[in-house]
Amino acid sequence: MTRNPNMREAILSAAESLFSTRGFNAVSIRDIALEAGANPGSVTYHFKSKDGLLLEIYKRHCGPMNKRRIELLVAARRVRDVQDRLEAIVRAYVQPAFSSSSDLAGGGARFTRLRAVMSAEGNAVVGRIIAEIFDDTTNAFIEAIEQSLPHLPRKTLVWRSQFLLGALYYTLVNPERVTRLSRGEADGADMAEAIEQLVSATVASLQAPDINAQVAAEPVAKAGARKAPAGSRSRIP
Amino acid sequence: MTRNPNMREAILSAAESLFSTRGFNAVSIRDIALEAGANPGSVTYHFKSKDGLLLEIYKRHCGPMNKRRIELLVAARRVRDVQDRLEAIVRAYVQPAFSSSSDLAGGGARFTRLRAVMSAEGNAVVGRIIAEIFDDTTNAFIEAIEQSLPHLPRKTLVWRSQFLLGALYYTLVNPERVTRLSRGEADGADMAEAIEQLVSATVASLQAPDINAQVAAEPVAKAGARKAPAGSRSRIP
DNA sequence: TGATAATTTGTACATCTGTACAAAAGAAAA
DNA sequence: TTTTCTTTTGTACAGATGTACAAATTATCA
Repeated sequence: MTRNPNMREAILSAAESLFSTRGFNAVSIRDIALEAGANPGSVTYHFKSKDGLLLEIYKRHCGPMNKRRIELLVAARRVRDVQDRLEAIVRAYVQPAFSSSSDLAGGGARFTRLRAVMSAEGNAVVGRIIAEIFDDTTNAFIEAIEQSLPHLPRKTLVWRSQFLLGALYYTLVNPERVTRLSRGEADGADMAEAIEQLVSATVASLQAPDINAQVAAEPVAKAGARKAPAGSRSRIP
Repeated sequence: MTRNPNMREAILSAAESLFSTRGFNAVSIRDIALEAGANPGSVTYHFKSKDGLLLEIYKRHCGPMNKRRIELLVAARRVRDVQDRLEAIVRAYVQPAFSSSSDLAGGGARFTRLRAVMSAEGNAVVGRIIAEIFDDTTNAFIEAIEQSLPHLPRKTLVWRSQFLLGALYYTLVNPERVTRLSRGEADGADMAEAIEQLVSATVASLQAPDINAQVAAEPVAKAGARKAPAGSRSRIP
């Protein structure tokens, strides 16, 4: 090793940080080099191209993150109580996205934010990779949820998993909004609270009746009820 | 008016379309001009700069969209039944984001997608505007929800409104994911269904108990209480 | 009509972009 | 030490970018 024994890592970390906040196209190789204290030429030496650098970031994180997810999912599926199991499953999905088990600089939150930004930009390099690598894991989660909520069609669970991922992404992309709207009552950057809030909200949304579900016999007095009792109390048999 | 009586509109529409799919920095003025069938110089003539063009897009949509939202919110607040009212409130928030009332080319969905992308990129031009213009509307919604769910702290409602917006954004940013994961069972681009699914899931999540709520007395027979420990293990003092 | 204003066009320019590549510097092994 | 390999540096280049601006074109109106 030469001068900076971690130059490669420094570049990766700088790129991750800049990409995840400004997007891919807004960040130049020179920006990254400056942030990492490296020479621009050194970036192409280590990663061949800007795309190669982005790809390397994904390779670095995807494996550990999804591995951790599956580990937690396996444990979650063994939980007896349905309610607790559902919560454990959602937590298994959410938690590694906020802080990956591996101690890669910055943790999983930054990488998840990066994924959110790349997704929004419709990044071509990443498009295929994402679908291929993440869909397997996502499917495992949907199946697990399917087993805990067998009365719901898969279609509905997919929609709700979409909402979960969106909520997850946006929480990392724009945490200031939570702080602002709550007038300081909440801290949007508090990852621990974000996880708890997201898990509890998601568990409830997963348990909502299907939008096409027939309403079982219920003593309805009013005439209104245009959409059926869409809420959570209809959960009670 | 000159050759193309709608050249200004054509440029706006083209820019909106390109920005909302590729992001701000990935799209050049020349790209926009090409898409609009205009000369690059014409873009700077009408909008002064690239930033000015983006700003004009916001000016064009923000007003009508939030106006429609507030209209629907006012109506929603008059709904008697709590459950129905909550649903109407959420729908009042969601629906205009998918299709604005005004018939501006492309409807509200494209603009909402644009907002999602700009938010992810941390676009500086837009940052302030968003907070100033949208926070008022959002606060009106949070207050309305607060009145329907008085037992929940505002903080929790802010978190859940964050999740709603994230879910909304991501549904527009990456609809293909729904189609793919559902194996064709669902169409992620079906806006009508997206709205229904999002509304029903959100209403349920809003009604979830607060993560810090004490569990009221409930005849618990089993070891695992149904809803009680749903929050986190760390919650109990 | 002619005169004036509004729009479109084409060109130009300074700057930034990703990347290539040779030279320099350093580390490792003989 | 010398030799060999790895890494860093500096420079260069072709292309793209945002924007300015004068000329050409078209519309508006007296």
